[in-house]
Amino acid sequence: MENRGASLDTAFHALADPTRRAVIHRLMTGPKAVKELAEPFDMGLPAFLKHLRVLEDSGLIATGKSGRVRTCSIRPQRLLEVETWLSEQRALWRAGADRLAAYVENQMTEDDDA
Amino acid sequence: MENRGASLDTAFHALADPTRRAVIHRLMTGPKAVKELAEPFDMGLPAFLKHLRVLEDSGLIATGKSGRVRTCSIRPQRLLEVETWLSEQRALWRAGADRLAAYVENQMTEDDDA
DNA sequence: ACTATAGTTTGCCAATCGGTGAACCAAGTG
DNA sequence: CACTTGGTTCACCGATTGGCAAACTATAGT
Repeated sequence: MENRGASLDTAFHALADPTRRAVIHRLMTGPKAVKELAEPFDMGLPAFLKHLRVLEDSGLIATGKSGRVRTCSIRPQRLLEVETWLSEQRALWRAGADRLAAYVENQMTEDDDA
Repeated sequence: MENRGASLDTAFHALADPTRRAVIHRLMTGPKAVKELAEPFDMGLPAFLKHLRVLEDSGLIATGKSGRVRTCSIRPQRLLEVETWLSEQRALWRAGADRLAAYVENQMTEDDDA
């Protein structure tokens, strides 16, 4: 059951890096080989492979080797879990906000500045 | 413009920790003082304050002091930005899946024709 | 004024992170 | 076969993280 917390840990951690988010983004349009994926980034292959490993360990992507080329593809489920957690939290907030709005209507002026 | 990337960095990073996610969760039902927030966690106050600072720097929460008590509240906007990024990615994926489905369907009808 | 409370700062620590270069496979290719 | 290509592993590095204990500040209660 608390598996879920751990997978959120790794998923959020994986997404907390611009390189890895860019990889996710580029994989959304279809699977790609490691070299093709790595090409736009200014770093060596070992560093890039580490990023891929973080992504794979988090369950956000899947990779498989055929011949000497490793192909990476997205795994939408894990991304959905993250989205689900977020929307659950926001639903909770909405409930509270609704309760509050029924009581004090003009408290939200603070929210405007940010 | 690319401020957005940086704020996603810090937001995802902030969420990549169970303690911090729990703080977010508990704040969803309304603002709380630091001590009240810290109470369920098995760590010293300094460590907990570091977590709060990470959350505040990420823009996920806001804190303010009145008297000697610092009160923390949620900031839904940043959370929404994260959700937005995720749903954008998924939309991209959907588009690809739809393209594939259309392609497959097209192939099938062509097979039908032939 | 004294004391308990709520928070803050400082210095320290081990573990993890993001990167490097160099050496090393293993699979295609001429 | 020799050689290139795509990926992998290894040892190392500086910076950041997440925790601690201890000393400190400032408000609130009596």
